[in-house]
Amino acid sequence: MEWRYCIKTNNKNDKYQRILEAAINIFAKQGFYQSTISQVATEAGVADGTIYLYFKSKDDILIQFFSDKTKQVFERFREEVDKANSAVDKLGNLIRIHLEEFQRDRNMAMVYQVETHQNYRIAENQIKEMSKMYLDIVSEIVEQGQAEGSVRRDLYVGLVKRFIIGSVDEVINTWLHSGGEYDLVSMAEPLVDLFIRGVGRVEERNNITPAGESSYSRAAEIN
Amino acid sequence: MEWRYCIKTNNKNDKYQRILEAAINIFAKQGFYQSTISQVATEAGVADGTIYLYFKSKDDILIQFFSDKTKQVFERFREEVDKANSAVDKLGNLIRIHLEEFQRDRNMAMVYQVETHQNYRIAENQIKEMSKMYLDIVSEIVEQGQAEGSVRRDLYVGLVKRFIIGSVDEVINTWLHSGGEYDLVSMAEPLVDLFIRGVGRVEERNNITPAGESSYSRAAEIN
Amino acid sequence: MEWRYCIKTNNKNDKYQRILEAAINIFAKQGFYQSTISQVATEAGVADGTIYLYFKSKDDILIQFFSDKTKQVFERFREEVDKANSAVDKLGNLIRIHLEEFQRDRNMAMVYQVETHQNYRIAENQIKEMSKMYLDIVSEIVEQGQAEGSVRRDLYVGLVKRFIIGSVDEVINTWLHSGGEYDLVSMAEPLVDLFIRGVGRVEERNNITPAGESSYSRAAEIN
Amino acid sequence: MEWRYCIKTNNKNDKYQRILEAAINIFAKQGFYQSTISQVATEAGVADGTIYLYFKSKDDILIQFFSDKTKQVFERFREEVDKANSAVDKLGNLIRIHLEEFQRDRNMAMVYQVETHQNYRIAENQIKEMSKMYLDIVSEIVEQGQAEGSVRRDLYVGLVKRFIIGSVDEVINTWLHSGGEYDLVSMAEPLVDLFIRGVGRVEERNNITPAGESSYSRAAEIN
DNA sequence: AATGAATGAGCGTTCATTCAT
DNA sequence: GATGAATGAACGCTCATTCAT
Repeated sequence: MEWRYCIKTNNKNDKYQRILEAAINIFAKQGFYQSTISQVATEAGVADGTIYLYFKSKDDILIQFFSDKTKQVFERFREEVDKANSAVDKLGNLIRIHLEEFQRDRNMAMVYQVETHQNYRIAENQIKEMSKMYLDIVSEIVEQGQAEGSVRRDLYVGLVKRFIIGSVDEVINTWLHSGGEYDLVSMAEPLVDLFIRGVGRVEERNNITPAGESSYSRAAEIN
Repeated sequence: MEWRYCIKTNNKNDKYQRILEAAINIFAKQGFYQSTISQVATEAGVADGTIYLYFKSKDDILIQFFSDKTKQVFERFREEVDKANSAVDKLGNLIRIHLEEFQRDRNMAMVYQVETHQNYRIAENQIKEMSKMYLDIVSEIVEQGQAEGSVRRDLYVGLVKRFIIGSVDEVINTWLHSGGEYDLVSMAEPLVDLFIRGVGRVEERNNITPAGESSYSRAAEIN
Repeated sequence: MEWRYCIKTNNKNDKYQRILEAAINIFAKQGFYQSTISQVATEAGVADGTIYLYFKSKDDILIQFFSDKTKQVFERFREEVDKANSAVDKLGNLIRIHLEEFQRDRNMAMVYQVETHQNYRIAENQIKEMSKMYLDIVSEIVEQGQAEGSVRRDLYVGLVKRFIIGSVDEVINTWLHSGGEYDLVSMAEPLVDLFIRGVGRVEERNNITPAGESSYSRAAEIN
Repeated sequence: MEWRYCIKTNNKNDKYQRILEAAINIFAKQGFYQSTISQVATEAGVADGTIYLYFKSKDDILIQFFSDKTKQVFERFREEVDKANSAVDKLGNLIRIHLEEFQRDRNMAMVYQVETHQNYRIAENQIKEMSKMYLDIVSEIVEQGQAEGSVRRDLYVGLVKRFIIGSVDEVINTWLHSGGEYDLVSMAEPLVDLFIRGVGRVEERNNITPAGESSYSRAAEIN
């Protein structure tokens, strides 16, 4: 009995996951409004009506995607950041795991990027919540860095958060629109270097080995 | 005669502009796919069929928006950049005019932000062309800066472009989603400062007056 | 099990047939371009959308009509012709069955007559195929008659085919436009007589009982 | 004054004729319902609105076509028939002039053929009137032939009319659908022969030179 | 008389959602 | 629970006709 229940639960969960993944797959390729429930059902190998046993509506699929799937990813960000000690290492871990996870699941990345940039967002609440999680992590890192002395104090933290998130987003976006074939993670190191040091030249510093230099060749596809 | 011709031309042009603006207004509020031709027609004060005298299709409205309206804006970017001499000033001018123009026409900004982040872009060609214009301007500035000695040489320029554009995009996005009521242009100066100096603390530099400090109060709405 | 399957198949087939018949009914009354999908749906007792579960488009209804319904009819022509031995009897059978079938399904007759006489024919391929079937039957009959000695040898067969088909067509057309209330089949015998003997008087033959004389009263409505 | 009036009248008439011809040209190519007033206006070299100064509606163009243009043609039929004396010669003249006129104006022929075969005919009254004219001519010829002794008496005249008209129609139809490039008029002689003698073989007659034999090679395109 | 911009009713088609089986 | 046929509201687009100029 226990076992059967378990199987059934897994089966049920399986079908939920299968539909969700199928949906994200389709949404990533065609966009939410260009995708039909029929296409999602076919991709998931279920009947059209079955989808409504697991999701309230087409919109609900997107909402579940944000509250379920991407939430897991963002929780991993927190874990990864906590593994490091210094603010700079924490920032490095955040950027790296972000690029890693989005590279690992390109469909998720695509849907995430597109949906977060809509004006009317179906999953507004979920997106806001996740956005806050991410912004809070960056805030903490910046503030820790300022306390440690590794980060400038004359910063407007609200802007720094957009400065960092926006850059990472755009790097992912470029990767997505390029076809997603080059190595996204190799961008992490030089990106962190840009965040910390900026593009400006400092006389006293120009003898330092360029950070992330080694990555340039690997990432040469971007231009 | 000349006058009548002028009036007629203006009338014709007027209606084209009126429809385009009405459409962008509606698209900005509801998104392209949620907007109907009927809504646009009502907003423009014309009949549904009239729209098809000026635009080939619903998609064409978006394409014309990108070829017409945003092209003008991007040409202003080039002009403004050319007014400055040093790379740093040019970057400052670019960011400032970008934020200025997008703040001035919030509907344009919204549609631009949303449409450029779709996976299937209706105005793909126009967007690619404009994107290239912008990326080229940034490339030139970075290269000039390197020649002048004001910009680091150990940079992967392809990444620097995303680093800059992404940050600006995200600052605009945040402003759009906040309701667009605070002063976006005040972000220009501190943003350029971040690009140039990064967030990292440099011992030798920590006695400098914080760049953009004065903007913080004005922009306090972001967090 | 077998029974359920049968019922289900019939139900599905039923709806397809119902829509097809409703469509032909409407098309016959109003013409293809004057008829709307809504009218067809109402006539068939289904929703507008249901039609698109069985037909790809409005045009496809006409195409299916020609591939399905009229094909069956034309196959009956072949069967009926094969039942006779002499060329003259075969021609008689062809004309008789043609008039019989078209009289039996006046809507089919109407749509067939109208659509085959368009300049741009939606079901061009199907019509050409069927036209060829009919022409081939007539050709065979004429050639058999020539071999038997019952048909003149100094004939241009290409023209004879039009001569026969055109007459039959026109007789059907007249019947259709008259309201289709008199007996069409009674035209078969006198028509065959005209094909064989023509209208010209032959001295040696004028003592023969007039063929088809008996039909005149029955068909007196035509003039 | 007189002269100017005349010019003006001609101009007016010119424009009416130009529009009518343009319309028939377009209708012949695309069919009535597939043609737009705009296309007709462009073809005629006038503005869309101008058409409504000369015709009450789109339907009215078709009605004028039948009452104006084709009426002239059918009056020529009468004239040509009157030139002959014997019934057989009259029939020959009728068929010949019919094929000649329709070959001379292929657009007229196409529109005539298509519109007369519709179920709901826009120009119903005009078509009926013309049809009656034609049928009456054939009736007269047949009756004259019977009086002369050249035509069988045991004929149902109502049917004979369809027999003749239908054949001619179908020969024209075949020519139209073949692209109208072979010589249609060459069909007149063999067609009359078929009407008079039929396809049946008469022992006593088989030494006569085949009528219309000479035309066969010229008309070899039909099959 | 001539224009052609403007109109808006009307159509074919799609697709999220429901529900009988 | 699972199905997929059926629904019908909604949309983009067309085009005959009008009318101010």
